[in-house]
Amino acid sequence: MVPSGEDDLTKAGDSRRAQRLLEGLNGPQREAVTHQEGPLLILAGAGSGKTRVLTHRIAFLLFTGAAQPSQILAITFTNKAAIEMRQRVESLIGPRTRGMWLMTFHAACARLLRANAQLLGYTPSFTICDQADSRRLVKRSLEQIGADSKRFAPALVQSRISAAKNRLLQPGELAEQAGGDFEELVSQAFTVYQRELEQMNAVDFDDLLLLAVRLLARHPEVRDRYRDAFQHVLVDEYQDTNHAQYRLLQLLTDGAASQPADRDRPASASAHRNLAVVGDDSQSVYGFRGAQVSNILDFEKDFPDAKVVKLEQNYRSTNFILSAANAVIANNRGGIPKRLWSELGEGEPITLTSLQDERTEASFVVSEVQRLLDEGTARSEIAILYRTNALGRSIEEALTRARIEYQVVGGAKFYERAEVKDLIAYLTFLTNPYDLVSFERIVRSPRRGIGEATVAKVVAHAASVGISVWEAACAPEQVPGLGPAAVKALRRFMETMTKLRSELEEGVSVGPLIESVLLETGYLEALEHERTFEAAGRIENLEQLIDAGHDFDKRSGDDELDLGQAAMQADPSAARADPLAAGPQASPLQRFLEEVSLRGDADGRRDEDGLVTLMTLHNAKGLEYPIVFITALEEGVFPHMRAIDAGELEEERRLFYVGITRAMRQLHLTFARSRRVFGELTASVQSSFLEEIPEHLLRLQERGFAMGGSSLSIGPSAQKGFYEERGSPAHSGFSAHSGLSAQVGSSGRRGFSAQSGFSARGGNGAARERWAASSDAGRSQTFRLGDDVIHASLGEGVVTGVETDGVIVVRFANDGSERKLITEYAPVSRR
DNA sequence: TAGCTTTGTGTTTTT
DNA sequence: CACAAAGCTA
Repeated sequence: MVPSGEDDLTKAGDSRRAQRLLEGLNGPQREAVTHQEGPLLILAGAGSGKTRVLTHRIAFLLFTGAAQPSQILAITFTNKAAIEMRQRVESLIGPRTRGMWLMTFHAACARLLRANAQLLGYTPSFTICDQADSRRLVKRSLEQIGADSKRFAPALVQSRISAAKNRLLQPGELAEQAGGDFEELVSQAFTVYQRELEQMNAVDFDDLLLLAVRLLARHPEVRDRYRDAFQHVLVDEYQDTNHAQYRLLQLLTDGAASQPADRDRPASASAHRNLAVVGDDSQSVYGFRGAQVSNILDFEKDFPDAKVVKLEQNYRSTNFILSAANAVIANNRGGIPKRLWSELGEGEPITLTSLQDERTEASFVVSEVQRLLDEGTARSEIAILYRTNALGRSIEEALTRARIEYQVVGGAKFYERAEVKDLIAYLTFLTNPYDLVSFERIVRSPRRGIGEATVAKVVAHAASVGISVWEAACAPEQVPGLGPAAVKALRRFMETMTKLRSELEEGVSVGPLIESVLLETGYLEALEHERTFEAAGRIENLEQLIDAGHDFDKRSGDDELDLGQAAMQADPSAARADPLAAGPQASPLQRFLEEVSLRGDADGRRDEDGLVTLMTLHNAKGLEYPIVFITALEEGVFPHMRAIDAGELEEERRLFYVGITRAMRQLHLTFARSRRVFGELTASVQSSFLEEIPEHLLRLQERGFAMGGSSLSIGPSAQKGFYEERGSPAHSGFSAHSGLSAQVGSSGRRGFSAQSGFSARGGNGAARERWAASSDAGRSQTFRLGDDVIHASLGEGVVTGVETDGVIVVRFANDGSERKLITEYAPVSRR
């Protein structure tokens, strides 16, 4: 139970441990760790041991007696980071992390709000809407105000509302600032949207932050309680904070000198100003969701007495990689000057490979991966990064063909699958009877003879009488305009729900509750009845969710045990300091739902043997891999077209910087000279970012024309080509190259050496393109009866029929089902 | 009402 | 292409 070594929990032991913590830290790191009271800014370059400093600082505060675990609030942006930090702190101090608030901004705010919901007009069982739910609500709000939701994309309106909330603006305030018709419309939609949310006792992601700020700003006694409780506040990735988060931190630590509103107020006695932030302005890549780099750039203005520590020694990468990173980021203006260096030697040059199209690019990357694996590299040492999620698909297909196991981080999210969301909606409705989004979702799933019209009447009735949807649905005969069939169906449905709710009230734990829901609502039965491959997959997902429930039950049982122990050991003042003591405890089901709704990807990735990892560059932030591929480095893709249009090139460049600095030993860059976008073949030009990498760091190669194998040396007359876009006025968009002729060739300037290729001169580009297409098709897209094939999502199968027009029939091994596939489009290939 | 087909629409990044 | 929403039929 208690790890050995815990007997050393003495003052002397702790001070010895505090000293030991400093071993192996460099000078600046040590300064950051040992800094005592007052504001602290740690400017931590990529790979400079930021997490190490943060975790060691926490341990140091504990070992030196500067703080109790419960007095520490350590905030991260992602759950992954929070989990990692907790593990690493635990490895330093043992299980004393239990009482510590070590979580994401959103999770911390949710916890704050659950405990004080009444003060803001919510009940503690409020629902947290994810962004899909929120979008539906926005759409409905647009319809309510009579706006054409076709002309005004709900997603755009949603992002405007979100931006307003991040700036702590109320709907009314937005209206005042509204300049044009569109702003006017947004603010109207905002008003309706917010009213709907509140009626549902629901909040969206942005509300979590906004309401937490409101709570602390409007209720000084609550604010003081939390300030007292958290004597030390630590924030990771500070460069990604938005205005709401910034205000929250100010309120918690009272450093708000820069806020005029606070200047008038007498400084609170509870202000401790123990705010330690860690960040890197060069890695600020969340501007699109309201992050303000200015928060980190202005930290010293906010806290003139702040201690500033700069970490520039990198412990991750070789100097080829760091030089490239330094050179790229130097093209941005106005950042905090930093220069990364490491003692890890020069390392290997970065490779840059030009490929014909995305398919060739994918096979190239995969063949390189295969080569590395053959040489003994572990799968888990390799990451493949790209700008947008959709770009991962072709890589996935190639990996599947090569039978290389991989994982996609953050792609299709487990908790966003329809069946999982359905079940979550059942659970949510059980805890929040006002949640009509959940009600609408579950009432027709599975089908039970209740249609759109019926639902609308129930909802309208609830709103007009002022009761919850639950109550309205429980008494369907009171709802005007319902036919006897609808009344009967509703009653039956609500009887089931009432039964489930009483199970919940009797204290049944989460896992068994999920099972009851699946069985008693007929959800599982309906799926089983389908007898399709997809349904089987859904059932599997639901089984996983049951497991997650049981797992949660087990964990929360452990936690209660630990909390009990901690309370016995802690001194009486610690109990008083528990900020949650003032509010009601969230029920286990609520905590489960919160965990689920605030968790992006299913972090239960199975890593035992290691998997090749695929993800977007954003998802890669904070991670490191010995070998990194960055793909699709094409102008318009990365930097993304929309970023170019919006003049956000610097943020894109920071994203590239993030990507480069993920690599420890090898960095491989690729781009395709043409790519299918929206299903259309588009010629592309290499990313302008590539030109920012000094040529001596790069090893260039061109693939995709390997026919004769004869290598070409191309004279000065043919030196256009590969890098011809350099210096040309338009880097933007997809400049149309006719055929391929213009792109073949090499740049003498860069020491490029073509390994093989086609002579470009005098050829007919269009004809060659046709040739390339047909040879491509001929290689992999002809099928015969009896061929063994593999499909990206359906798995292995055998061709049982060949029809005209490239249609084949495949029987899949998984479930024995037969399906018709169009070979041109289906992600299927011979094996 | 429900299931099917067709049509249209669109891809940045995420708590 | 993929997915959502609208339209159509039993």
